[in-house]
Amino acid sequence: MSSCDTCVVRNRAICSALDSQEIGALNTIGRTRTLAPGESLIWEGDDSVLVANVIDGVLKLSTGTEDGREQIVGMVFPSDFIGRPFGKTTGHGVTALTEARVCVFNRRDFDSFAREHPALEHKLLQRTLGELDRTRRWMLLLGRKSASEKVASFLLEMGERIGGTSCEDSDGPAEILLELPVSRQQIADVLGLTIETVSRQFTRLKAEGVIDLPSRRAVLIRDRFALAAEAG
Amino acid sequence: MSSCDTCVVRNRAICSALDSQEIGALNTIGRTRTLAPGESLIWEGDDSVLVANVIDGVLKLSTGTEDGREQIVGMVFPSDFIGRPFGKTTGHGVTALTEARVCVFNRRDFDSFAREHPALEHKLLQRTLGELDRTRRWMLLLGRKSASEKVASFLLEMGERIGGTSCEDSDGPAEILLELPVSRQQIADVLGLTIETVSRQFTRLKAEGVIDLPSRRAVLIRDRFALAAEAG
DNA sequence: CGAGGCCTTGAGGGACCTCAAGTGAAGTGG
DNA sequence: CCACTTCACTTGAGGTCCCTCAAGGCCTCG
Repeated sequence: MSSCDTCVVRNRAICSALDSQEIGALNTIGRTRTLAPGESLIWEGDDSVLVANVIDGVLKLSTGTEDGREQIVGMVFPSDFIGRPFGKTTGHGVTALTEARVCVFNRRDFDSFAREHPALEHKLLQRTLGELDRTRRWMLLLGRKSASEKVASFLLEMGERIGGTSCEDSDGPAEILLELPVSRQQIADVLGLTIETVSRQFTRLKAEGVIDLPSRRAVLIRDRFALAAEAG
Repeated sequence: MSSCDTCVVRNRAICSALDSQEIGALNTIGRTRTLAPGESLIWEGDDSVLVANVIDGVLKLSTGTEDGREQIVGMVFPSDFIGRPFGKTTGHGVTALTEARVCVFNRRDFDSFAREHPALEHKLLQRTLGELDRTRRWMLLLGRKSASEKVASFLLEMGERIGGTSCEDSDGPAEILLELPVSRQQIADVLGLTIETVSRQFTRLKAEGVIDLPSRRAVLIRDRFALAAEAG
C-alpha cells in the first residue's frame, strides 16, 4: 500500500493531479523525511538534486550576500512544492522553521516523471504562476513600503496563510490569534528591516491597541481593519 | 501562410515547442499588435483577458500603492511571455517602454490550447520557473542592498539582458555600451529608490571612471569588474 | 540560581528622501 | 536661425526614517 494514500496533503498538493495508479508510481521514487527546526534541506547555489512536497511544517527560502546580509525570499507551507525542477542549480536555500515533514524526490527522477504526466506539470505550472504573483506583490513591499507598512502587511499575510484561531463575527474574524513560526530576526529578514525596527513596530502596534503580544511567538490581532489601514 | 513562419522569435519563444501544424492552429487564435512607448497592454487588477508573446521591444511590469508609489516588478524582452494564464486577474500592469510588437491571444483560447499541448505548457513552466528565480534574486537587492549596490547591479543586469555593443577582449567584453530603454525615474522604480538618488549614483560612478554617460539614455561601462565589485 | 538566548529599549548617526533650484538638450514657432 | 518652451536630468540643502551600537529585561533550561 502506498504511503501517499494516507498523506494529509494528498488532495491539495500537486499530486492531486494523479490517479491512484500514477500515485503508486510516484510513490516508488519518493520518500518522506523529517527536518528539525533550523535544519536545511537545500543550500543556496547547490546543484539542483532534489525537489519535494511539504507535508507538514513551515520552511523558509533564503538568499544572502557574501558579507552575511540575509533576505528571506519566500515561506513555504503544507502542500507547497519546493526545489527547482528542470534546472541545474537552486538560487536559494531551503531551511525548516518549525519541525517539518517533506516528501522528497530525486530531481531527475521527478523531472522524467513529470514530463510523462502533463496533468502533474499543469498543477506545477499553476502553483508556480501563483508563487510568482505573490513574490511580485512582495517586491512592492520591499521597494516602496515604510517599516510600519511592512510589519502590518506581514501580520496580515501570516493571518491569511497560517489561519490561526479566530473569533468569527458577521463579516470575517474579529480577532485572530497567530502562532508565528518565525523569530524577530527572521521577520526582519523577510521585510528587509533590522530586528530592532521590527521590535519597535510591534511595541507601537501593541501600545495603540491594534495587536496584543501574549507571548514571544504569539500575536493577537485585535483590530484587523486598523492593521489593513496601516499596511498601505 | 502562417505569419508565425516569419516570426523572429519563433525559435526562442514558447512557440518553439510546437510543430508547423500546431503553429498554424495557434496562429488562428493570435494576432500581432504594436504598442507605442508608454502605451499599456494590461492594467493592474484587470481581469486576465489576454496573454502575449513579446516579438520586439521592451515592456515593464509594475504595481503601485493607492497613494501613487510605484514599483517595477519586472522587465520583459523579446521572446518573453506576458500575462496570467490559468488565473482570474493580473496583479500588475504591462506597459511598453519602447515601441513594441507583441503576439496577443485571448486568455481563455490560449488556456485551452495550452491544455491540449503539453509541450507548450512545459516551455511555459520552464520560463515561469526561470522568471521566479530572477524575481527572487531581485528581492535580495530590494531588501538588503544599498543605493550604490543597487545601481551597479542594475547596470550589470541590463548589460546581460540587452547585450549592447561591446569591445571583446580575452575573457569577455572590456567595455559595454548600453542604450537603456528606461528613464531615470523608471530606474528608480525598478530599484526602490528616488530619481535623485539614482542620478547621484550615476554621477559618482562617472566621476570614478567606472562608467561614462555619452547621452541621456546611453551608458558606457568602462570597468565591468569595478562595477561587479560594487554590486555586492 | 546562574547562564544563555531572544527580545526590548535607548541614544546617536548616517543613508536616503524631500523640496527646491539650476542645467542642458530637443523641439517650436516667429 | 534664434528666442522660447518643455522636459528630463542634475545638483544642492535640509530633514527624517531607519540603522548601528550598546545596555537592560525576560524567559528557558541547565
